[in-house]
Amino acid sequence: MSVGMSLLAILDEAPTYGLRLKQEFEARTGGVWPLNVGQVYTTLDRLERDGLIRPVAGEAEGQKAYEVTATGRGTLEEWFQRPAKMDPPPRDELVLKLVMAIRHPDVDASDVIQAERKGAVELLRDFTMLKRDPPAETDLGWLLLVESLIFQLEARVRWLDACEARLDRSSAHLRTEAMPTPARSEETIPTEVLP
Amino acid sequence: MSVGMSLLAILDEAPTYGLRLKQEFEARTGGVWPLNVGQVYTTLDRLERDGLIRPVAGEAEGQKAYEVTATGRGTLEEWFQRPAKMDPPPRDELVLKLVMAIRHPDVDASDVIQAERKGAVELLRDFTMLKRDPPAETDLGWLLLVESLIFQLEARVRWLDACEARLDRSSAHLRTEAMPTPARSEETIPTEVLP
DNA sequence: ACAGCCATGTAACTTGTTACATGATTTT
DNA sequence: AAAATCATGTAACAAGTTACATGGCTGT
Repeated sequence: MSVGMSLLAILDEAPTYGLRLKQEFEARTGGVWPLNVGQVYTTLDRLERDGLIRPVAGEAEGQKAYEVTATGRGTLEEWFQRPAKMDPPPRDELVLKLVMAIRHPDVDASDVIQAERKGAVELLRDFTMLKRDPPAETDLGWLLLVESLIFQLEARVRWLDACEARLDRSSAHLRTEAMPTPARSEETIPTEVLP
Repeated sequence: MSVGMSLLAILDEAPTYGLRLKQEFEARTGGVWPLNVGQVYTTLDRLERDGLIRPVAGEAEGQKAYEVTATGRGTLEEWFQRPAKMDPPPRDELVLKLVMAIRHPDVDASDVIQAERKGAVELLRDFTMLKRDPPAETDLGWLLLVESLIFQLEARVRWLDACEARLDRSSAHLRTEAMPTPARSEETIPTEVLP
């Protein structure tokens, strides 16, 4: 319930109403994670239902502000203190795709790897450029967010390369002649992005 | 729709029925991603509703097998060919937590980072041990899956360290005296896990 | 008056997930 | 006969998401 907890965190700084929560959320994530307004209200309903927030009088008419209850503060504190444990770890679509691809007789797993790699490298380029050329207000939170995406994409690309290496090794005994060298050999992913 | 596509991929190799799909799925992911039986049936219903699969006669009584339709094969092919594009990128709970933490006046972002780092390093240790000491049948797909988790967790730890560095730099102008050295300084994350 | 924004909300849908119910067959 | 396993299914809920409806206020 990441969105709910985020809204709870914003409300814990100061009570506000729906639309401003959306704006605050998007400001902090630099517009990378747009939030539908409707979701704000449904999420607020759930938070109120669970006793984490309670409505207060808004500044102006037509504004329905909320404040965090004692229970809500406790839940929020726990969220900040306790690391997100994965048990089981969240299903990764890409990993599932690869696991299925290497078994499927009609699918060339190397093709899947190359397609995914191309997509990941493109995204990596986009976000690296975005970081190097930040739009308008540069924000620490925004920087951390973008760097997180870059780190994750780098890990993804390295994993795809490792997969290919394992596949080559797995099928090595099947070929008697040399295979064509992979098309992406000259392309290199920088290991470190941070200065 | 990762689960749905996975079941579709398994069915595309050979038609089967619900329970065996669950078993196949879990066999390929080595039990790391257990699949609730109920979800198999609801997912099969949705796949049938969308015209991607169609029921066929099962081998025995009480078994309701499915086969992939032409439409389903097309959808599956596209799934394998097209890289997962993120637009917008999926919301990461940890990143949201950090972004909220650095703004919140009552929360020490460093504490959050250290708690998350500890949890991530623990998981990293668990999965590294799991990889080094595989349970029963070692499988290429299982190996790739576990390595993916390791790569992602490594990226997470490195990102958390980068966050702390940025925080230290951000608040450097606020302190006049030296701060206590971080507790985790002797602990080192290996950059490369693969041989 | 009308266009546009501010602000709230609702209905519908998707995927994921759990808990439970049901019947058939097999084992003890 | 009771227990366990195989196999299918349903109900309900959580979280995310979109599209749409509504009403009030503001500026031209």
